[in-house]
Formats: sequence, structure tokens, C-alpha cells
Amino acid sequence: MFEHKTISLADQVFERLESEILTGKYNRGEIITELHLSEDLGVSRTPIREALRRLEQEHLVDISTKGIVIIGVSEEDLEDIYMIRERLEFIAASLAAEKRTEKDIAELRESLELQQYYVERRDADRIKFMDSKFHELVYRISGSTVLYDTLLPLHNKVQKFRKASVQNESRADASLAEHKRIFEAIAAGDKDAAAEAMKIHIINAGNHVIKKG
Amino acid sequence: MFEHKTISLADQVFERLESEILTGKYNRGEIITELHLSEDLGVSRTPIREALRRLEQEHLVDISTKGIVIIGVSEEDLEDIYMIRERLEFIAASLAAEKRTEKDIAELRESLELQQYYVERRDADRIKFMDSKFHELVYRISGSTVLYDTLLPLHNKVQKFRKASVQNESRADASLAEHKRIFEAIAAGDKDAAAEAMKIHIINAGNHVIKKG
DNA sequence: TTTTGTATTAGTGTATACAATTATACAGCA
DNA sequence: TGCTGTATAATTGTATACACTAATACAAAA
Repeated sequence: MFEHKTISLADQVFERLESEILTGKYNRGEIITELHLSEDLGVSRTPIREALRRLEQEHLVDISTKGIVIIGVSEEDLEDIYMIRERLEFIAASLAAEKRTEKDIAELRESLELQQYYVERRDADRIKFMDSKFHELVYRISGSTVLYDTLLPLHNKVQKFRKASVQNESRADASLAEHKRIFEAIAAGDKDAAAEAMKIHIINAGNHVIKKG
Repeated sequence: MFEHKTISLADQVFERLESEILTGKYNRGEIITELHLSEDLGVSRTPIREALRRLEQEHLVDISTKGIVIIGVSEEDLEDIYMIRERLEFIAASLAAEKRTEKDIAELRESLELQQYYVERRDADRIKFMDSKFHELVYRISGSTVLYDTLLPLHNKVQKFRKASVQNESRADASLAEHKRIFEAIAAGDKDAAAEAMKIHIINAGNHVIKKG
């Protein structure tokens, strides 16, 4: 009856470590060991290693003979990520406007309403969460597995930097307004408007996140 | 003296399986098991699993309770991949023209000379290899880890389809000419010309690989 | 004091045994 | 014939023991 989809320890460890690295718990260049992780998390090295292999593939860590070297996301990476997202989410929004179903529209609307709720309450963590949710929905609605797989990791990688941005009240308000504009265009099936609104949104978000030299 | 960099079994298994999946050894939907792989390759399940986890992350396989389900790359994925590459390699070429050193130029030139050599000898496998090498060099020279990590998997995923394309002699000649144009622009440090030449190249390559409905 | 060789230690890499879950085949029954 | 329950088998998930490599500390000699 109740879908008790058990998540493997390896997956849990991956999610946790990825989140901890992306939110800045570990410093760039810091070295950790499988044994420490194993003891800290209370699981054997096997699932730890499977998680680390995936993190290594994402270039979030480097596995050396001295241990696990934390890489994370640098300021330079940030600019590249927003540059790429600007181009690809432009496409994703266009496709989403083309392919969205009534159910998709309802999901987007609900996610926006929740975002509005949290923006009014100045709940930065949940704002960030709903912001991610909205973008992920657009990726999914685009119907392109390739776009989804390409964009989701890029989006996740800016977490640490995005939190500060979202705590800025005026930016939180503006971001919500931009999401609404994107939503309206997708709901109306207006491909060009959706793409353009998304492009502007990514550019604005990037400008607020990237520290200018 | 001799750098005998030992490659772990897990990495070897990953490379091999990835290549076999992308070149079409397994059919979409086919199910294999860890035990079979373990026996076939003569290694224990541990490195097999670590390889499979990475393949799963790339959406090349799906690990279910029935076994490992082969996903691979579909025809629909192809169009998305070339659409994305068109946009991102445009940027990569531009950055490469901006940042290339003399050493980079020499490497690109050498890779082109080899490609020419193999094109003249109609050696499809090696043409494909040198074609990949050229693009990978551009990714690297762009100086963006993010672009590199994003583009390399996308490029690799079209392997199976690219081989047929490269066996077409007129396309092989055209592709070489396009590479030369990209090279000249990068060597000259002409960002816009490099970007434009790359864009045209990707579009042409895509048109030859994608079967029209 | 510096350098070099060696013993030790700390770390990842691999194999194997076992646990848990789920698919499957088959028998019994309606 | 079709359905249902159960036993069996097949598969992935996890833990642990061991192998191997390389970094490190330390002592001895130049």
C-alpha cells in the first residue's frame, strides 16, 4: 500500500556529501578519508566509495593517494555556469512552452504559489528550495532528457552562492516576478516569450550571484 | 622512470562498458547482471558496481531489481545533443581563440595533420578518433572546466552515430575542411570567426548524423 | 646540517561472504 | 481456465577482510 521506496545507503551518502560540498561545509583543497566518512556516517566503506565515485565524476572531489580532495565550485566556475545556463535554459523554456500539458501548468503554478508564500515570510532556505523546484520543473517539462541531465547538475552547483542572493529581499521579490513572467509565457504556449523571459531571469540571477572584480 | 600509472579495474570497466554501450554492443532495454559482467570481465563485483554507478549517473544504464537495464542514446537524444553542442561549442571556440597559447596551436595543428592523414587513407575509426581529439582540445583550450565537463560527455554520446557519418567520404572531406577553418580562426585569435566556424561545423555534422523524418 | 635509505603507517583498491528484497515458477484451488 | 498464495531462485545492497601502494617519519651516514 504505502510506497516505501527504500533509498540505498550509497544514494543517501551521495546526496548528503554533494549537498555538504555545495553548501560549503568543506573547504576547497581539504582532504577527507573514506574511513573517517565511514565512521562519521556509520556505514561501511562500500556505499561511501560508490558515492565518492559519482562525486568524482562530477568533478566535485578528486580521489588521490592521500585521500579525498574536495574541489567544489569556484568563483570562476560560477561565471561559466551562468553563461551556459543562459543559453540552455533559453532552449528549455521554449520547449516547455511548446510541450506543456495542463498538469504541467498546474504544477508550475503550485510551485510559484509556494515560492510566493515563502518570499512573504522571508524564509531563505525554502525560497531557495522552491526556486530550484521551479527550474527543475521547466527542465522536465521541456521533454529533453539530455537538457535535464545537463542543466540539473549545473543548477545544483550554484547552491552555495545562491543562498546569499536569495537572502537579499529585493532580489527575492524580483526573482519571483521573473518566475511569474516565465510561467505566464509557458502557460500561454508562447515559445519566444518564454525563452526571452528565462534568458533575462538567468542573466539577472547571475549578476546578483557573481561578485564583480 | 617510466610512469606506470596503474589504472584501477573500476576505471577500466567503466571505460569499456561506456564504449560498448555507446558503440551499440548492447541494445536499448537489454538487461545484464553484475554477476555476468563479473564473470565475463574476470573481476569481482566491487569494481563493476563502481563503474555501473557512474554509468547510471550518465543515464546510460538504469539499475533495477531485475538487473542492469541498458539505456544508451536514442535518436531523439541526438537532436538535443547537437542543439546543445551548437550553442556551447560556439562559446568554447570563442574562448579558445582568446586564450590559446603557442603550444595549444601546435597541438591543434598536429591533430589536424593526423586527421588529414587518416582521411586520405579512408581509415574511419582513426578519423573518428582524431575528430574527437580535435574537439576535446578546443574544450580544454577554452580554459573552462565547466564547459569541458559538460561538452565531453555529450560529444562521446554520439559515437555510435558518428561512425557511419565519417565513413561517408565527402562528409569526411568536408569535416576536415571545417576543422581547418576553425583552427585558422583560433590560431589567428579571431574569436567571432572561430565561434561562427564552429557553429557551422556542428550544424553540418548534426545534419549528416540525424536521420530526417 | 643535509641527505638518503628504511621501516612504518595510512590510505585506497579488490575480493568475498552475507543480508535483504524482489521476481518467478509452480502448485493448489475456485 | 484463471487466479492466488507460497516456495524458490536470482539479483542487488552492504559489510568486512585483505592486498597493495605511497606518503611519512625517523635514524644513520656523509
